[in-house]
Amino acid sequence: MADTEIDLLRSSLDLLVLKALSWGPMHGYGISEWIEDATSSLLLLEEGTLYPALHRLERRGWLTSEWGVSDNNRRAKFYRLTTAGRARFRAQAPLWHRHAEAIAVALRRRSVQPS
Amino acid sequence: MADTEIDLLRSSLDLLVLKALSWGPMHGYGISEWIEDATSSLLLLEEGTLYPALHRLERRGWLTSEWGVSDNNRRAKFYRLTTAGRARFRAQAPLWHRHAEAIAVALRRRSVQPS
DNA sequence: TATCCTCCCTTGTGTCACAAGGGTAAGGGG
DNA sequence: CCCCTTACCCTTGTGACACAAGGGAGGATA
Repeated sequence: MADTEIDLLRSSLDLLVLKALSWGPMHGYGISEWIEDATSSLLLLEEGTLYPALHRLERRGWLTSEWGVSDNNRRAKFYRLTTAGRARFRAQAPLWHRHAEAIAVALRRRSVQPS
Repeated sequence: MADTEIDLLRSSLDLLVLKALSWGPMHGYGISEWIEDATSSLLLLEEGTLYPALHRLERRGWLTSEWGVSDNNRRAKFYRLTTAGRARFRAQAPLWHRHAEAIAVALRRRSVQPS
């Protein structure tokens, strides 16, 4: 928990990236725009966070990358989900939801005793 | 995101500790039991995580501590919310919920385009 | 007496978000 | 034609932190 911000990025970044790529290849810049847009600008993704994350995911075998040309006619590296990456997302997303829900419930408890 | 686990602890630990103390003073061991119980054992709190966190929160002025004797007649350090700690929780909890909800929505999107 | 449980803590170690830096090249306005 | 903005890529500190693995003391139970 940073001083004024909620550090939910850390637990969710990899999942959000995998999700962004679930509709097809995208370049880094596009991914960061998608995340910002899809979370109503609540999660702002620094470039120094995004690119290391992409490389990490690639290293783990969940992504592959390929140079290409963007819609704006610019050189861009397109990331694509691997089969393992797709499986990873399918496995982790429900876990994320379960955990988040459990915490949400705990944070709203009315009494110390089990509900 | 650890290899097989969801790292939601990082974003939520401080908030959960503040919540645990919202009903009155508690010692560290009791807090860890409460968190484990309140999250259906989804969040397991290592001692090497808990105690540094308590000291951190105390350093930031959200907690105070005092040695006492536990229900089991053992020496224990009781932590108590300060006014600042209570305010902190009131301010941060809604933020946590908003962020978590935004991410949950993003992870469930049916299409790339804004919903 | 031995063992378990309750309670407290510290010191590596590795991971990671972020700030701050740097670079290339396209397109458009003057 | 030059400049500025925008769109893209990246790296290197640095600090924060979760965790594993260690250690210790004292009560309770058998």
